[in-house]
Amino acid sequence: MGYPRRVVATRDPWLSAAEQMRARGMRWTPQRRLVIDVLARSSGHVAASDVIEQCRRADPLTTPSTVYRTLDALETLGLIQHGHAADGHEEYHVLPQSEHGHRYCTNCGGSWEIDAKEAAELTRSMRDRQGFEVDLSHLTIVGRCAECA
Amino acid sequence: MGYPRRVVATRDPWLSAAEQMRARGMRWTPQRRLVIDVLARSSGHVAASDVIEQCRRADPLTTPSTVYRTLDALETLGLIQHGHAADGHEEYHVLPQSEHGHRYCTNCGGSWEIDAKEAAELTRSMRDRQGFEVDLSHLTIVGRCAECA
DNA sequence: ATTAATGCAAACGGTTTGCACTACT
DNA sequence: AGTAGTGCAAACCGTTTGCATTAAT
Repeated sequence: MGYPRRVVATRDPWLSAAEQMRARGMRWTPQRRLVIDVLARSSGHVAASDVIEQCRRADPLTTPSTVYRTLDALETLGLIQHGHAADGHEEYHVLPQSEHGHRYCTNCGGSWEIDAKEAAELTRSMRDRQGFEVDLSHLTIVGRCAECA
Repeated sequence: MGYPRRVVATRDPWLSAAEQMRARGMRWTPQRRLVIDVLARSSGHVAASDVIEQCRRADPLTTPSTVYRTLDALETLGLIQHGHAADGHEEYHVLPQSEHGHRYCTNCGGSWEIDAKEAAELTRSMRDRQGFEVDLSHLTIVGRCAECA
C-alpha cells in the first residue's frame, strides 16, 4: 500500500562479508560467494555435509576442502560458529548475533533455536544452585517436540 | 549380531553382567570382564578412547574392535548408553539407572551429572512453553563451573 | 608481481567390518 | 562340537593437510 515500508537499517552481514574479508587481506572468490549464498539461505544451522551438497548443486565442481576452509574463514570472521550435532558431526551455526542454543526432536528431526529469554530459567537456576555459568551457544536439548510427543 | 533388546538393569548390574550375558547365549570372556572392570571403576561417563586406553593398561594386547563390540553388547543389555561428547566423539554413560544429563566445564574439563530433580525447572518450562518433552539422558550443558567462573 | 585460495590426492583419526581363528559353552 | 567372540587388517567416513597451480589483489 503506497510507499515501501520503512525498514530499520538491518545491516546484512552477508553483504559485508566481502568487505570484511578484503579488509583482512582475504580474497573474495566465487567459491566463497557460493558458500555464503548457501549459508544465507540456510535455516540458521547446517551440517558441513549440507553445505557441501548444496554448493555442489549450484556448482558440481565444488571441493569439500574448499568448503571446509571457507567455513573456517567465516568462523574467524565471526559470521558462523561451529559445534557438533547430536550424531557427532560438524554443524555450523549461522550468524550467532544473539547467542542461542538448539532444541532437536529425535522423532521428526526438527530443530529450533533456544534464545536467552527462553533459557533464562535454566541459566538462572544453574547459576543460583551450582554457580555454573551456562554457555548458551553450546546448549543442546534433545527430546520430542509437541507434535511428535 | 542381533541380540534381543532391552532389559531392566538390576541392583548390582556388574555382578550380574556375566549371568545376563549367559542368559542370552552371549559368552563371558576375559576381554569383556576387563571392559566391565574399567566401566565399573569409571566416574559414570567415559569416552571410548578412555576405555580402550585403560584396558590396554591392564592388558596391552587389547584390541579396539573388541572393546567397541563389547560396549555395543553392554548397550543392548541396557548397562550403558552411548552418546556424543562436546567434541563429537563417542561417549558412554554408565548405568543410566536413573536417567540424567551432564554438565561440562569448558575451562577445567570437569563434568557432573544432572538428575531429574535438578533439571525439573528446565523440563517443566520446555513442556509448558513448547510442548517439548526433554530427553534427560541426552541433555548436555556446557559452560564454566563455579570454581572457574 | 604477490601471495591467498583452490583443487587434487593423500593422510588422518575414530569407528566399523570381513574373515579366519580361538575358546567359551 | 557348535558357535559367539576375538584379533587382525582393511574399509570406512568426515575432516584435514601438503603441495603445485590458479587467480584475486
